[in-house]
Amino acid sequence: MPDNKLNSDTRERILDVAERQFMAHGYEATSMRMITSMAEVNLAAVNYHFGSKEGLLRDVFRRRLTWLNRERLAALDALEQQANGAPLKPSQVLEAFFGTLLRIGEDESLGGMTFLRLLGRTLTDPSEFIRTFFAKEYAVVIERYKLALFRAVPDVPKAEIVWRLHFMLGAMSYAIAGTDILQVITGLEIGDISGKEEDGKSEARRLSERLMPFLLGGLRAALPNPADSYNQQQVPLAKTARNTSLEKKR
Amino acid sequence: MPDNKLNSDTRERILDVAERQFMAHGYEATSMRMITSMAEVNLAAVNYHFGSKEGLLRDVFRRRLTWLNRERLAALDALEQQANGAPLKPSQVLEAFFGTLLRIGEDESLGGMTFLRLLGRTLTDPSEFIRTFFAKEYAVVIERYKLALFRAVPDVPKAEIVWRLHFMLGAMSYAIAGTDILQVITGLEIGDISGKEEDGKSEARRLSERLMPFLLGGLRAALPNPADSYNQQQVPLAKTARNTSLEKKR
DNA sequence: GTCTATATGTGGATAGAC
DNA sequence: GTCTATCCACATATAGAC
Repeated sequence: MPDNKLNSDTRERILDVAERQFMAHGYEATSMRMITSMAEVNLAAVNYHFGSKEGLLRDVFRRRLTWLNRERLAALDALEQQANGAPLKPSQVLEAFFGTLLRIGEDESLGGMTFLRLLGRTLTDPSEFIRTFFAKEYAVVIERYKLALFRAVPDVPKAEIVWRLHFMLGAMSYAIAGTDILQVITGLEIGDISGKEEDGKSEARRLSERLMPFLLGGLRAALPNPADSYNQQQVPLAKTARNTSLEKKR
Repeated sequence: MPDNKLNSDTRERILDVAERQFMAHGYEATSMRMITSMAEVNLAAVNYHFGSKEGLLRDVFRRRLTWLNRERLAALDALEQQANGAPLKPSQVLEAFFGTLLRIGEDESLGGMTFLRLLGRTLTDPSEFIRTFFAKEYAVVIERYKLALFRAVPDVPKAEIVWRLHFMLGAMSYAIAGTDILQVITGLEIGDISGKEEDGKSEARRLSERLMPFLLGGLRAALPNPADSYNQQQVPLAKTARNTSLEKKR
């Protein structure tokens, strides 16, 4: 008895609304009643279709990650086949990995920016369930890209590359998850970091144009000199810093 | 009638436990009963001391951010005074900003890695309350560092620097918040990414040694060439990617 | 400042008719 | 597959004695 994905209308509607609500308020702060009322389905429908709230979250992600995993592997396959045994360029590997992800942001049928933000935010969620879920979902793809990066950047030690892959994932996820948040923090408008499409470029594309050079620069950066670790000889710290304009009351 | 910070034992105990629990389970998933029972204080004590659960979270952060903001500004002050009007080096600015943050991770009395993880995770929290709180707390410091970076990296356009500051914050926060998570995702041990102090280096220091070169490389990276944005000519995508080893069932 | 007791709401989940 | 009605655990918050 194979899983007959019936794709009933209500099932998809629930997934769509859940995706948006989980993104907007987070998993814990989103109640099933919020979801079912906005999706205009009965409360019991969620448990019928997904078994539980966790099951719903799981399927919200699976719906998108299946495509993403397949596409990422295919992109790497295509590049390696075309390279004919030669190592890929670092930029190619990053394009395959991050460019594929960002294509989701340009295509509503793949989840759009809603899903990208949800993904970025959920990756740091501390819950055991979510953590192990992502570990399983990502394992195969990450492993292949790691190997590709080892070959693409042979002059950087492997351990260092793994760290940097880690950093790159962070910069990316955070940049996506935090657009609305960090635009406040950084204070600038950056030519409107949020939703609109101006000069014909989608938000995802504008982000990518900025992010890719940054990631490439970080990936290929000069190795750390173990002699000067941080916070030596550089900042003559007053042990008790004097007051600055900050120290506001309350 | 000035705010008499009485620093009663219970108040501090509540803050300590709350900090740890919010980090471990997230704000929404942490109940006040979890906190009060672990802190061995009465349930009503939280509302007495902090007014509400939101008030508790606010004070958990304020306790640490006051120090961090002051120290970050002082570090920049010291550097600029010593530079005597000349622009700082990019590495100096990053050291002052990120090095100061990472010093928290080495000092339990400043919150240690527990607070760093909490901070990294909370920065992407979608809740309105948290977002505006951080925006206010960070505004002054970010503004000053932005200006310092403009001067330190004059050949990169200001808008681009703001983006990259954004990316750097992300790489940093994520690297901290996700150690336990992303160590699974990246699959490698990286010489034990988690808690222990080996070869005499704290987790924060080991992280810093890897992160700083990455950030510097990204900050100073060559400008994007508008001609070749991502995903052009590079990957000959099969529209429907063929199956790979992934397509697992269920 | 600390406690007990409780008000009042909301959460996820399910039983069982249709 | 969909609905109503309901169970019941647990949430935050407060009133008021000590």
